[in-house]
Amino acid sequence: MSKKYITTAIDYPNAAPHMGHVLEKVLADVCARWFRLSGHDTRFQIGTDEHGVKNQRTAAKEGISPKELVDRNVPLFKDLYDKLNISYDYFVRTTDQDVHFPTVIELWKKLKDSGMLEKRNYTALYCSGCERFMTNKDLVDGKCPDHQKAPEEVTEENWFFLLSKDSKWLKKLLTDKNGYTIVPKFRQQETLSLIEQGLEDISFSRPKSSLDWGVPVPDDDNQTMYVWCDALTNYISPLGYLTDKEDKTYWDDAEVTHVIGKDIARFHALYWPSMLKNAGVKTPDKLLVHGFLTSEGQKMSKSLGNVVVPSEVIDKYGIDPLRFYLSHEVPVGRDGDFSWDRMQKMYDSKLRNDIGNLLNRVLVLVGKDGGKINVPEETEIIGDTWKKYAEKMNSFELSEALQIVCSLVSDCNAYIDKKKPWGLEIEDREKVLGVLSECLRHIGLMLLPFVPDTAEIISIQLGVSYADKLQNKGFSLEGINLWGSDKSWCAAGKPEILFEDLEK
RNA sequence: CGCGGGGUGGAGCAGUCCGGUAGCUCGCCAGGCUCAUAACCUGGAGGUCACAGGUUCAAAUCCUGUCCCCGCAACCA
Repeated sequence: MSKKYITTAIDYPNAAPHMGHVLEKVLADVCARWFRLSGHDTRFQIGTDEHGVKNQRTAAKEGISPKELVDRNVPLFKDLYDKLNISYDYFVRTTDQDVHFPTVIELWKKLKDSGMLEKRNYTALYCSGCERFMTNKDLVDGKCPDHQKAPEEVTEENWFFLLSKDSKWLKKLLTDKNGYTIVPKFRQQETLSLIEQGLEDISFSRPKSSLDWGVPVPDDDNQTMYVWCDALTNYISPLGYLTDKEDKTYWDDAEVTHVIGKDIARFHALYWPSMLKNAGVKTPDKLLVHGFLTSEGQKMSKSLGNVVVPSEVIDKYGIDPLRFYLSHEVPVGRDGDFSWDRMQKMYDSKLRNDIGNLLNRVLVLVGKDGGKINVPEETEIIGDTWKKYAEKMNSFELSEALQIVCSLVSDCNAYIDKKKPWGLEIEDREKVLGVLSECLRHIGLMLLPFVPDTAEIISIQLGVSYADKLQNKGFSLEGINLWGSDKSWCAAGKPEILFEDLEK
């Protein structure tokens, strides 16, 4: 049994979570659940990135302290993910001074000892109206578009991380077979082209006067760590890295996968491994980069007013239909779209008419004969489907994997029509229904990573022996995903509607 | 010449790496079935795969060029 460690990006809690946050968590959760089902000892971590000027400013605007702001907002994220059945093992908060800070501070010291940190003057354009640094791109005719005045040149001292020194090493890491694999592949090429263009050193700290809400730089009272050293380190701080609590189980001994959005790909692909290497820590193995969600075909933005709030979708359709939508309609790595119309169509056709109806028609027929289940052994038809499904799951092609399950459902529906069990003699009918019930048992297992509650309900209605253990973290496919492998299964449960008609 | 993604039947997408009868979902049309949540099944119409050249026995797929859309470019999932 090999070990896996999977993480998501930590969310910035200065506003309520939206669909984009949910997409990432669902994606990572499907992977984590698949890892566990495949028998891997898995750790799954999510969390929040709570420092930074933006929170400092949002808090000031509301007249509360940054700590009060994050303490108020973090539960919005945590509660949502609990509701969504995200099976994380640990929720890290970067403001946790016991769990997070020690590793961050030690990592900084290691980087400094390695000669990768250097104090420099940093000059940039600063708009006092916006209270932030501007880039040339932000300016219109050399002026801040919001305040109609030219920003002033401000120089401040920053610690810099000498990333450029690692260009060669990074290129090797990203191209080595056993290095750091980026999925999808075009993101790897993009990253390599970034290296080709020349990497710049990165500002790793800010003077306390401009950023106070963060981890203090060790041995430099006037500086606060900027986001990178603080936030990225969340992946190893709860493991006690670089402290006396260090536990290597889920890092050195595990395959590490980071699930993140395309906006922060470069930080995870370049900064993070370089930081780890220079601190003498193992680098991660896989970087799974997802795209962004549009809303009704347009970029989601507050000004357009088309931001989709997860709770609205959950209230109307429920948890699993949302998880199903994000897994089925958004190919991993690419941008996707959320549309209410597509949500409704998917709910009706896939969940209600195909899966729900199939379960119902089979169970009603079984019930009419007394509810006995008898799986004919000679009909092995599931092995090939499992093989294809597992291949897709293992290569993170999740929507394709789900489509394989949907095809199996379609095949079952076609099979009923072809065999017409209702017109057969009892013995033949039992055989046909045995095949269908067994297929449904496997469909339940294959759906488990995507829609865990639905998978459990299907299994309960079918009456399989392990139905109540399905969502336990130690539950694995071992010994139950072969044809007829649930030997003690002999009776079906009661059929109930899986997905209601919402129009009624 | 900043970087990247995309342009495939009415809609949304897969296929492009490793050329070989253009596939899926939804919608539409016609049949079938009646176990089931008026659900399910079968068949059909509809595409010169953005455009122009080139390579090849053969190109959506490789090469060259052009046009259009969309992201990103130090803290925005």
